[in-house]
Amino acid sequence: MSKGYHHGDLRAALLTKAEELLQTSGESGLSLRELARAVEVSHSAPSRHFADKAALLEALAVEGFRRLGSELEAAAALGDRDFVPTLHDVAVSFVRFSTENPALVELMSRYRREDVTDELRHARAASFAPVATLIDIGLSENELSGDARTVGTVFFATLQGIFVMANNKTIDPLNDELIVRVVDSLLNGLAPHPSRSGS
Amino acid sequence: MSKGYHHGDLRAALLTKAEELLQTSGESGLSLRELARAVEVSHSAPSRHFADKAALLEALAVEGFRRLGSELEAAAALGDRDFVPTLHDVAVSFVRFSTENPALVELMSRYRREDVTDELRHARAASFAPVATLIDIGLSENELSGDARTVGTVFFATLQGIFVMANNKTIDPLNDELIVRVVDSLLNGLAPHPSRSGS
DNA sequence: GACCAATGTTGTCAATGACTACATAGCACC
DNA sequence: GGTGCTATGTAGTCATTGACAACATTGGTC
Repeated sequence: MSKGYHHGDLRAALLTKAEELLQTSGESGLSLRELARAVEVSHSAPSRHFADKAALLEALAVEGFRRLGSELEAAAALGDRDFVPTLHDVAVSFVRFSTENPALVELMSRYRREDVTDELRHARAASFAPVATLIDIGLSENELSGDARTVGTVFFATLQGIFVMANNKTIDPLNDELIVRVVDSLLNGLAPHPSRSGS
Repeated sequence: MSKGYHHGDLRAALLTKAEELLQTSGESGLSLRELARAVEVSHSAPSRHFADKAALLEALAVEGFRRLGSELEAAAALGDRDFVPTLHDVAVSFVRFSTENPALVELMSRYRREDVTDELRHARAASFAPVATLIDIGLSENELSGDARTVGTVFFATLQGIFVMANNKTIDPLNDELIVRVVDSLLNGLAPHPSRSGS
């Protein structure tokens, strides 16, 4: 099952190793041939499972969205918590996933909507669905105001930006406390509040 | 000055053409040899001006930060405008620059602080300085609240994220009105205001 | 006017992604 | 239980690429 002429589950092995190489060497340092060597198959074995390098990268991205999705789903589950702490958790989960898998997230966030497989499109939508649901809940419970689209855009954009800035070390160090603070800033606004905590 | 054995200003010509190729073909599609062909010099002429491909890309990034910086500087100049419209302008300028030069901005935002030339580090800091100044003004004039670092982080992170989402078409279409709305959301907060425009 | 450093060229090498032809083996079906 | 089919893996080849080395040209300096 693992050492004969047929590998057994080469596709999975390739994906695993590819992600490892992606983390360590970056996308430019990930070559199909090196990957094949690392898994100890011939240099053209990967082509049986991925039409070309782009297909391998896309499969990695899909896998990434699946994992991100399950983390976000866990974080967004309200349980008996209040809304705001849940939102904190979602933000922390997202940023943590991003900083733990920087090269992968960079890859994931680069696909343009138009030139993308249905599979990737679907995986991406699914991964964000739990948060969209949470935002809807926040709106209906009057914890958020505005329209869902704007709120979602601002929230995701900020988290995405936090990741980019953490990734290139514009933000350093990045810790959960900072993320919580950022989320609170988003909720309360950057302008002074006449009625709440003023300047 | 342009057609002899010596080109005259090959370095600039390479940078210009490289940026063009970067926009059209993406970073993966930008090869030194193709670049050399496009500028009609020998395949190794670029090496006289850029030690390797990474150096060329970094020079492109520096150039990008310079251009971005001058646009931000123009946008952040208060003139006789109020603070908030100026902030709108800055946001619009940043996002516009990003969406007009997507591949370049992607490149620019990827450099990690640690493995970067002094030149790039400096160009990056300089490009954001005008906005940092504007934020300081906003704080001192009581248009913003909190500490400069948090405000700056939230502001830039959100804009950076807007770019990423616009770039991969998660936000589509992107127009100035949307950006203004996002900035206002940042200022006023996503949570309902007891005293101001409630739910 | 001779030298020299800057700039450009030609030639070569190993690595890579893609492709083709071939090998092996697991499995369906009789 | 054997036969053939197809999925999976291999070996070989090709054009392209980035890097490097050796050589060529030129403009400026004294």
